[in-house]
Amino acid sequence: MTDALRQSWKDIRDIIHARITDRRYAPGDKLPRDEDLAAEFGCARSTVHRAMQHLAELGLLERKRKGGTIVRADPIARATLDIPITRLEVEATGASYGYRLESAQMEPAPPAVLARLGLKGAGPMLHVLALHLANGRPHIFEDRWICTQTVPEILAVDLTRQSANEWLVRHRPHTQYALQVAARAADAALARRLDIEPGTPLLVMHRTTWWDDNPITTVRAVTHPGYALHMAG
Amino acid sequence: MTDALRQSWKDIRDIIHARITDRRYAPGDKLPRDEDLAAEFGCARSTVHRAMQHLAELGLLERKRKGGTIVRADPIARATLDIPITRLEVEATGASYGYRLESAQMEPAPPAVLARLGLKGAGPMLHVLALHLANGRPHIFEDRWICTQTVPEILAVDLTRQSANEWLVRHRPHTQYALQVAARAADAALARRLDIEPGTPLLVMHRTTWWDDNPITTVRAVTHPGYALHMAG
DNA sequence: TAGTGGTCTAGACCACCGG
DNA sequence: CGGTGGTCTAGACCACTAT
Repeated sequence: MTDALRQSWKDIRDIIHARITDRRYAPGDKLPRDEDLAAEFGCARSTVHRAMQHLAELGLLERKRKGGTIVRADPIARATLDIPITRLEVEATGASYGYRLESAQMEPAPPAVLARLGLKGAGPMLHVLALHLANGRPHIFEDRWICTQTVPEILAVDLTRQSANEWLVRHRPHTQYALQVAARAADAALARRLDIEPGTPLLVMHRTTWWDDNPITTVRAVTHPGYALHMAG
Repeated sequence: MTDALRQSWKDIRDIIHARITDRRYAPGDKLPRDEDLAAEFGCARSTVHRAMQHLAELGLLERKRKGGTIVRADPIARATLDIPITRLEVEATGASYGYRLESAQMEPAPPAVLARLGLKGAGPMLHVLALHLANGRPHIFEDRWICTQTVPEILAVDLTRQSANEWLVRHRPHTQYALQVAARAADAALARRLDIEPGTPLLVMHRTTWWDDNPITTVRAVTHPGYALHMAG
């Protein structure tokens, strides 16, 4: 390959992307083999491969061994949400962070919680209720269940000083997660905890994490009014 | 390298991941150079590189040329949201899809819309109000502005038959996006359009897309009560 | 400026799966 | 079974940036 023709995988990616956009490769179409494209562009196959990988991750292409590469008929837009430790999220806005543990005790988990964790039955788990504050005002209320079978170390942590959120993120990375986001009206208990009027619309997130099929924790995080998730890319 | 020692990049990734989890590589620590790790594992540097790339994308590592690889002090959890074409999203649930165009006309965009698009001033744009239905009931109401300067072809599309959502996704992929999700109470106008009580909590999404700094569209999508976003990985 | 990650190449073999 | 994408290797050069 002469240096003059050297192409980066991003160049290749953009060329393919453009051909999809302008229907030269239409939805459902089969693209040439990586090797043929490499020949066309005068680059190595691995460079084409990398570009294709990226477009496949974006949801524009579908790739199968032997089946070749196909333009997805129904493109999917993907957005990535970054979920920082709550304390850092608050401090990043310049606000002062506060944390108040309401309770932490071993309890049998209700069926809804077991279902979210993918368990049929289980012994008692650690149930934590806590409030995160920003500038002294309620920011996020969390109702969390922690599988002490998977994370026994949590029992030795002083949760009045460090949030379960922070400890878990720092000490128990996960391999799987599920996250649901919905809008709900504050009931009486939430209204009291967040110091707002009952009925106020709130963003509610259910987040569950696993390490190789072993459930770690599931949390219902209720944000204060006006909270918004931001995603960009 | 002997075949017996051949390792896949996923193996390497898992080893590094484990070392981060068990604090062998603690937050803030600098990892050995890729080349040294490659020597330790008995694989090619590119294999280590790939593993490290993955962990960096996950938010566990930070990599800089010359600066080396560092374990992030504040791990970030990342979640990916798939945003399908609304019609397909509805049909995937087994429901019948309906679509009703309320209006589509050229108008000067209000400041808030210009701000979301990153514009200071602009000529009139195409303003589209439309309702997506599932089984005949309101599903998502969208209030959309389309930059006819970037997407003039949209003016030739019959938006009573095909939603702007679907046409844009199929014909105008984007290179940049911004997405915000919040909870809001339905005002009178929304309540009428979604056939619900005013004050009902609703999930509201603001989504804006660009092609290389050229704004394509911005939409405020208001979902029916009970709608939830699902993310997993 | 030197050291580190980022990328490209050319070639090889493997794994999956459609015909 | 054969064809395609997926991966690994060994080596080279480039680009960024900490020192």
